[in-house]
Amino acid sequence: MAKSPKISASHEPGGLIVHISGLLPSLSPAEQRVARLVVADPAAAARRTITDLATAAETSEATVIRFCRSVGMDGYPQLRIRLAAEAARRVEPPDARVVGGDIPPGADLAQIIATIAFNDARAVEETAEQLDPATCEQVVEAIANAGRIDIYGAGASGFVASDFQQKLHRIGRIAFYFPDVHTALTSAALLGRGDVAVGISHTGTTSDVIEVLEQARTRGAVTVALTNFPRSPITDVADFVLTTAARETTYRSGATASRLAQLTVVDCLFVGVAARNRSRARKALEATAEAVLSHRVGANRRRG
Amino acid sequence: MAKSPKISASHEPGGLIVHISGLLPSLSPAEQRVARLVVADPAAAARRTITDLATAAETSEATVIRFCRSVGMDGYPQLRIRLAAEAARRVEPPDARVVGGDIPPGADLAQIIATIAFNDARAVEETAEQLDPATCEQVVEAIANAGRIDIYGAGASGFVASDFQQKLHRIGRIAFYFPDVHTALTSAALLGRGDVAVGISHTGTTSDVIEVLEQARTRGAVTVALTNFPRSPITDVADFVLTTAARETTYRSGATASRLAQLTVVDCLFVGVAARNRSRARKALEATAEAVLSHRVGANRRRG
DNA sequence: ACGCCTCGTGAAAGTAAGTTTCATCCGTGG
DNA sequence: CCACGGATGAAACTTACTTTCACGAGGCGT
Repeated sequence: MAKSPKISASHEPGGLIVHISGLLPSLSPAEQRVARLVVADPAAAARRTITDLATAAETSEATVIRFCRSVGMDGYPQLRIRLAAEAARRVEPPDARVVGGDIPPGADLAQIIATIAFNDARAVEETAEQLDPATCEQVVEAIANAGRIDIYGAGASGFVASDFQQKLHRIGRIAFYFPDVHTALTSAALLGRGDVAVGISHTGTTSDVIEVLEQARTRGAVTVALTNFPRSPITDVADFVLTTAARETTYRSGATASRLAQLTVVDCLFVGVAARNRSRARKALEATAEAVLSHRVGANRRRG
Repeated sequence: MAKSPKISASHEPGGLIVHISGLLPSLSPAEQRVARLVVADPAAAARRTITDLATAAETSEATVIRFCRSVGMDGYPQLRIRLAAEAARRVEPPDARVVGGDIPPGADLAQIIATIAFNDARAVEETAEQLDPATCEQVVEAIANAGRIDIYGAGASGFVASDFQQKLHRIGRIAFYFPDVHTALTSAALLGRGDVAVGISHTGTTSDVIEVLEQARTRGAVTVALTNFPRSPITDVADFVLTTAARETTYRSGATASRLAQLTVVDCLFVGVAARNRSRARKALEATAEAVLSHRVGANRRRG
């Protein structure tokens, strides 16, 4: 299936910066140096001439142009303008909060909280901005009409997969999640036309998930990938690609931010599916809510 | 050209457009034509090349340059960038996202996405705002020094509990999570002074979790509750109460927003604990990351 | 191991964009 | 009627941007 044209391809509205950091890992080393400069200070980059930027990134002008093309721009001037626009739009003076960065060693808890919350909230917002409604619509459509939905995810993404499974289950859709690769493979082999397989992987490089998704695809199921990196291997085996927009920070913080972003996307899909048949979904939800009622202890206290 | 002193270049505040239309009458006829085009549609002008703009204004490039100088810019590229920035800034803030409300029946997916993301992001931000650093500090302290940490949560909160467990485990803390109430009760009975028990429940009324937390407390463990409702029953059995701030919307959307908020709090605690011993935590994290490396497939693709 | 191929890269050639120079034009006042 | 000065565009010029090409490193099949 070679260089699949992909469905969501060119759509890159909201954050150019986000978009760039998303495909950062798919860029060549020299281009990455350029990308990092750009992401670090878009406004400054917009002011520089191409030669200037190339020098700063310790590379040639040619590479800068290649970088422009890689991120979907026609040329350097276009990039410059978009960059200027982006930079102007972001209103926030993030003062003390360390944007996208690591937590400074001496930080006190208040700082830590502020930093984490800021990055987490950003990941959610930016993910929503760059999410392509058209692609989502198609995925929702597929899920709503699927005979059965398999959801795959390993490690941290496994939680999200499981969450999605549970959500769909609660509105009466037949959905499965398998913590175990072998079981998942078996299940995938049983999928067919009209079924849907969703693979979740932050990096998009988790071989287990890719493998299972591929299996599902060869069986004729519609495959959906949810990843942070639009050019990662998992996108090769997916009919639809949905991306999150957690900026790559360190492994630690990035992990949670990306999880939140994934959950947000999942929630959007879920609500989209539920909205297709409001009354039935609502009824199903109420039924399941009732089911756990006996495990609830008397209401919250009024006043103290 | 030792002519008019012009408006002192470099510093001219926010409104470049305003500035230009202000000195419009002082410009020569040909320059005025240029100015009018620019003022009429700054964004479009920013996209044009100098030759293009000159043609559109029925004049020569030279005049456009003169115009640039007249309004205090160094040259055309500078003008372009400023223009792009200006145009971007005057972008209307979020249109009709239904704040905190339910999704309207006829909503299309784009609206749904915007609404969900907005509420999710808000939940995270507001949770962080109302989180008490002092309480967190004490909880972190307790966890960092605990002999062992038990984490309880049922249903959706179970995912969060599990996530927390995994996080702590990854930095070498001894932590447990039990999907099953009975096992959890057994475990709680084995806790003692110096141990920590964390109970997670969005509503704060989940009897299973409360019960287990109570058990843990009677055994002398430090008990921590994470809930959205500061007056809910679970707070009665907790030494420390941490609250999330997901606005109560409907059951459906509230569920995810509160999950995100919970995850954020958990992440804060986690980072707080990890920060207590950076080098060791970092080493542990790197080791665990390496462990899954063999399950990663080759890097992201270059180019499309 | 060998050679082949692909890919990333920068040097340099080529093209287009932006800037300067300068001659012309036109109205004005001597 | 002629000098004068400002406005203007053509063209020369410079700089910025883009393309082409050849080299070298790393991977892959024979």
